[in-house]
Amino acid sequence: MVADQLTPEQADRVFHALADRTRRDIVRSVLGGEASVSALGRQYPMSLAAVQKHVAVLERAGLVTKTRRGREQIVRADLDPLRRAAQLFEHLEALWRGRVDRMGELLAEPQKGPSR
Amino acid sequence: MVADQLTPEQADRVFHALADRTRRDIVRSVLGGEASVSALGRQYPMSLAAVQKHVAVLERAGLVTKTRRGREQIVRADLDPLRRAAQLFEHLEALWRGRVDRMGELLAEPQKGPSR
DNA sequence: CTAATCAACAACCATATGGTTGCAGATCAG
DNA sequence: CTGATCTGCAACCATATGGTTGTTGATTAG
Repeated sequence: MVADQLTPEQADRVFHALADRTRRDIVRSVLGGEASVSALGRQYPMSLAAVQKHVAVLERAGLVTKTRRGREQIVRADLDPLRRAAQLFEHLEALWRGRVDRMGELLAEPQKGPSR
Repeated sequence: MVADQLTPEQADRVFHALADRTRRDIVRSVLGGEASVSALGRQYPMSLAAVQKHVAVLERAGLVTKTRRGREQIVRADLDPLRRAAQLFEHLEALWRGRVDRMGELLAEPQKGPSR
């Protein structure tokens, strides 16, 4: 399909990256439209170097990519890791419902319609 | 509405709690069925005190609750924060699609004054 | 050419994190 | 009662994190 599951290491990085308010806000910003590092830097009450570090954390997590354009670095969001993280939540929900063990059966027995 | 949105502080705690492999595994364990702290402690190659700390982190994030039963503390999962976190991902998806429009105000985490 | 802008990098600092060990308090078994 | 078990708490340690300032290197403007 669109994306594989996150490896544990990727999950570590993605969740860590999202565990900071400034970084979540940066992700929202660039999801709404790309932005340069310096433009992001102007949005937050901290030094540019601090914002650079936040962007680097997001980059390591695969949540954003940087592209050079002249003397600017343009930051863009990548939805894939977010989607994979969301899948992890779905997996947990399935676990909670006790469905996980049957998921294999669902795939193995497509003719039978397990009710509910 | 089943659940309110996570506050920024709650989001910090939830994502931080999930940014550790052992803690994600503990959540999976207790989603599959409750467990005592000592039973969890036996599952991981670290001291019981370390596992206690992990459980405490999950508890602060609201992801699990502890109930006393005799001399044991039973750990159970709470799905609500997980669902709210999943909603945050849906919000990001919506943002990406440019659908947000005014919804943004409802969900925005005020970091600083309305820039621009 | 010169000056200003954008960005990376390094060094530094305070605090948080994830682990340890050891001790103390309940609770249960015999 | 005695002892083993389950848990919490405190002290301690190494490393990571999130911030700072300062310096350097490209790139663009005048």
